[in-house]
Amino acid sequence: MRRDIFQAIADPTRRAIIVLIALQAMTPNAIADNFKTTRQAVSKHLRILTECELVKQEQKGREIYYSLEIDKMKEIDMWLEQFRKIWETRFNQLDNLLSTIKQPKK
Amino acid sequence: MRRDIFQAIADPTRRAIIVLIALQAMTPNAIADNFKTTRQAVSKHLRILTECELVKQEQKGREIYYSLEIDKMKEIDMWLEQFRKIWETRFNQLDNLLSTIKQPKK
DNA sequence: TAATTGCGAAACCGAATAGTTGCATTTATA
DNA sequence: TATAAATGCAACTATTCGGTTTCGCAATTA
Repeated sequence: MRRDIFQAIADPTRRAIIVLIALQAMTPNAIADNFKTTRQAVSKHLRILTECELVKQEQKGREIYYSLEIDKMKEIDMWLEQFRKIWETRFNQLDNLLSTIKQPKK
Repeated sequence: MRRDIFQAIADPTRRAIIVLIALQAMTPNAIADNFKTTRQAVSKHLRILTECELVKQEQKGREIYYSLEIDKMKEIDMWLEQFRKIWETRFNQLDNLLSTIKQPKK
């Protein structure tokens, strides 16, 4: 099954999970405590996140700690880059326009 | 129907449409020429993009020109901000570590 | 050793999704 | 005015999605 990072962050629960484990690794049970869904549903989300390499696991006894692969998040950032160029350009254009208005030609 | 920007960019065709109209407004027919789907399918995507205000339309006679609402893209950027902080911190930590290795304690 | 805990996988279900075909409507053109 | 072009909308369909329930397995604990 083809997993895509953009499809992965489309679901609000998955985005919340990502935020939750961004700073510290957590077990599925601990994660599920923060939502009103079952642990199994969270487990499914974790599988999807793992499949697109947004999340990594570390087994400790019978517990599995999930944490965010922060580098993978940069892929979204990279996609945004092309638009960032556009909105910065537009901002500069607006800035120039405002300057022109403030300093009318003599 | 509740439309979400993250769900909007989840579909690869919609992402391609967004890129396509980022720099210049285009009509549905012109957009559809770039894909192997029907014009109606593209029209559906445009409706979804319009519903979450990622795209605006401008009617010109019988043609409708669609263009990107670049400011809306910033919402994704804002969500990424929290992770950007993390990966920049980690980068600095790595940087410090490398400096420490290069300059061993006397 | 027996019971409990933490977990993933499978089967199932209703809703959403992305696509198609077939219209109707408005505008431009012959 | 008749025809063609540009578009949106509705109905239908196959697939995917997010969720639950049930189960099995391995690790911990009583």
